[in-house]
Amino acid sequence: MFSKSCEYAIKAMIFIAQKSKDEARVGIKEIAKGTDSPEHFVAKIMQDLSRRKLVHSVKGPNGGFYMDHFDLKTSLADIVKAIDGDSIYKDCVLGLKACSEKNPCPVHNEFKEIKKNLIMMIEDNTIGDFNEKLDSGKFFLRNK
Amino acid sequence: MFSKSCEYAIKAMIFIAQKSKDEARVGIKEIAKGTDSPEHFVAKIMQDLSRRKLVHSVKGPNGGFYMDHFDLKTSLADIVKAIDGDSIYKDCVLGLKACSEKNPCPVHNEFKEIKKNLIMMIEDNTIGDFNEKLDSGKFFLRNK
DNA sequence: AAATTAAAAGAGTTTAATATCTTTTAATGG
DNA sequence: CCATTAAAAGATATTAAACTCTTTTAATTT
Ligand code: FES
Ligand code: FES
Repeated sequence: MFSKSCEYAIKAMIFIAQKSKDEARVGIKEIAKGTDSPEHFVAKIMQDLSRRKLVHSVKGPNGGFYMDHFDLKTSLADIVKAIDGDSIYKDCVLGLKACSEKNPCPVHNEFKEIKKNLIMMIEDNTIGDFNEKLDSGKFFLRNK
Repeated sequence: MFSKSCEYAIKAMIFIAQKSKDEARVGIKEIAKGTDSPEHFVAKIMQDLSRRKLVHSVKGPNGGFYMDHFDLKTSLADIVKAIDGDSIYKDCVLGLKACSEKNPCPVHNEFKEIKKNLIMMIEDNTIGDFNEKLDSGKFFLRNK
């Protein structure tokens, strides 16, 4: 569904949002541990998200990543597009050069609704929406 | 969504089904051309599908791949499971070790419905179902 | 039986995703 | 301004997916 990079990105963003409630900065080690992700790899991904302004960072002592009130409005779709591009928007499920109504593959109509629901879902859910969920203690960013 | 192998597999199966209507055998070259897939690669995939009895083959002159009436009942899910395994059934969207109600990731509930619809769709649609669609001339296994 | 055909099998290559390690830059605190 | 901290950047390594090529096996046709 999503690439590993994208999975790490979403988990990291949700993790940072959670910790950013009280203006705290989150270090890359903490993110990696909190989301059970490879530290150096998720660091690379955070650099990318940071360059794209989906998250902010400060270097040096007491530095790390954080989100402001505006950043919490980032949707899952924003993250997916930043990391995986728009392939889930435009690619044909069977790999035709393009997905279109003009030249549809045999499963085009069957997948149309599913893709629409998927896209609606990731556009509607923002990073901030997950804060309460995690607070409730009924949802997790890692297991073990 | 699916691996490239799986895309080729589905297209190849639909293609063979179409040609099997009149007991014909379809060679690997024809499959590759008809589905715009790399010949040797799709050959490997067909070997796999053949070993798993989702399709039949005969060697030698006038040989090739074919499907009998029973094979047309193969669902898209059968092909997906044969090639990509059951990852779309059991994997967590965010890569947790397992997807479960006990230890759900933050997006578990949002994705549950989408995954359910996806699975229902691929279980309900059989290879035979696509014969008429292709006959209608309104659906394609390749473009250009 | 020999020649031919086409899939099966095996082995190898290329490419992209994933992951790790090292060096540099920027911020802070003493 | 020096030492420390932590992210940014760069470079390298590993793995798996995607793709290709060659040889073998099993049919058919003559
Ligand atoms: S053409 Fe294949 S999904 Fe639209
Ligand atoms: S736990 Fe993540 S999708 Fe179910």
